[in-house]
Amino acid sequence: MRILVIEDDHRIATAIKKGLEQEAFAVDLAYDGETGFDLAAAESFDVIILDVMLPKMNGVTLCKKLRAERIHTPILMLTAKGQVDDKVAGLNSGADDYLAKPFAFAELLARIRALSRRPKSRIMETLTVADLELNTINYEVKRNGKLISLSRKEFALLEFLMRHANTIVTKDQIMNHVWEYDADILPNTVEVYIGYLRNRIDKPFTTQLIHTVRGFGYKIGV
Amino acid sequence: MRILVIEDDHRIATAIKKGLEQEAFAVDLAYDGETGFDLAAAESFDVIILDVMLPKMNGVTLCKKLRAERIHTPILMLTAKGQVDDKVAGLNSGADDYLAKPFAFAELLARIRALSRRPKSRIMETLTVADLELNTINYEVKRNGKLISLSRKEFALLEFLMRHANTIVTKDQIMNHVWEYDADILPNTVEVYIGYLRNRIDKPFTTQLIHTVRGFGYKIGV
DNA sequence: GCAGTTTTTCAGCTCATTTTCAGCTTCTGG
DNA sequence: CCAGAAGCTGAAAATGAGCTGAAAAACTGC
Repeated sequence: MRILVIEDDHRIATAIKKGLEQEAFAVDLAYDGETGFDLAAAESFDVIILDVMLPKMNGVTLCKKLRAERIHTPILMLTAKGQVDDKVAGLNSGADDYLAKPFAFAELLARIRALSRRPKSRIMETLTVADLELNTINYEVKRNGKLISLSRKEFALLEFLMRHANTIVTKDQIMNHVWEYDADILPNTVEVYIGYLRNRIDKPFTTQLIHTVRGFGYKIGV
Repeated sequence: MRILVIEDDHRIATAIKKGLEQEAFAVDLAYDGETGFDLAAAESFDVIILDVMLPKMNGVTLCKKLRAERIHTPILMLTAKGQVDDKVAGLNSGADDYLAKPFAFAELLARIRALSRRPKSRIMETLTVADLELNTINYEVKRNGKLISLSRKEFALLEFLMRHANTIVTKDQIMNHVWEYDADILPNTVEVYIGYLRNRIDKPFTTQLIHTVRGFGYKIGV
């Protein structure tokens, strides 16, 4: 059972490593994002523990890059306390779970066990909401078995909504997470894209899945 | 299928490992001659990829020592470009094949395939998609029984696409796997090559097999 | 060193996607 | 039931992804 810890605070990294080794895990360390990425891409680990704040490449980017390379090792992301956005960004970027600092070691252990139990961690490969499914590997979207072709942004938006199924996401969250970091977008753009998605995945069917929650945001679900 | 890579340049070693693992090989790494020798002697690998220039013990010596120990694992030796002497020394020392750096990943794969073919070949030797077949041994491509001649890169690209038939591969993936690891290529080069392939394997026939998935990548399939 | 081939770049083009805009509809609170 | 906010939508404008013919560069074999 091999675990990669990517964390720039040596004190924390060492503590995690020691603790895990006492539990008979084999632990490798990386102190910055680039090294971490290289290791994660090269070696086969069973779980990756990833700090969000990292020199050279931050955790979210790293995570996205790994998933883009089709590397699906389960990732447990560490975030600074209370930064809810980090959680959302983390999960959105393809992490499987997250843990806020400071955490109890027992908690960390529990999460790792939970993650490593998943078989080949095909987790997050296809998202499903009712009869709508989205495959993040093949970039395929189907509703009721019918293939629906989406543009890149449409796909990204739908993926974001589906990763937060049955939860309201605000327009701001969407703008921050579906669009690039430095994109300068009007809120109306999101509205337009919601419209596009509706045309494709709701209009042709009887049940509507995309709901507007006036004043708050959008939600996907039955 | 286990492969041992003995190479001191971490960048190259990592790239090889990553690539091979995507092809479902189990890969171990050693960064110097002594470690490499110990691993090769202790474990049973199906193929060893061995750099000539290595710290602690060079590839030729390592190779000789292994053969002296009656270990006959097929060895593919990597040499710096143009060093003909290396080639001679390598083959002389008991290596089974050699490959000059920098190499395209597809080429490496082909050599490995050739080396491991002997006892029980487990890599598919000919790939098939609809009426299109590609033979990785004699480098023949046929569509509907008609022989089609391709250049080296065209072949490598087609092979990559066919290994991922019915799956979208991104332009980045193509650039990383079909071109040499230090190649500095524009994305447009890929587009041009897709065009070449289309001219040869799609244009003359009725069904198109190579599909562009705008915004995502390319896919081969019916 | 030369001729042919392959690989890579370049520039222009097309068309899909992305973004903005303006006018419209719907909802909410007073 | 009205005014203003929030959201929707059709269409125009801006952008960008991908294709292609052709030239330049790099290789190959003689």
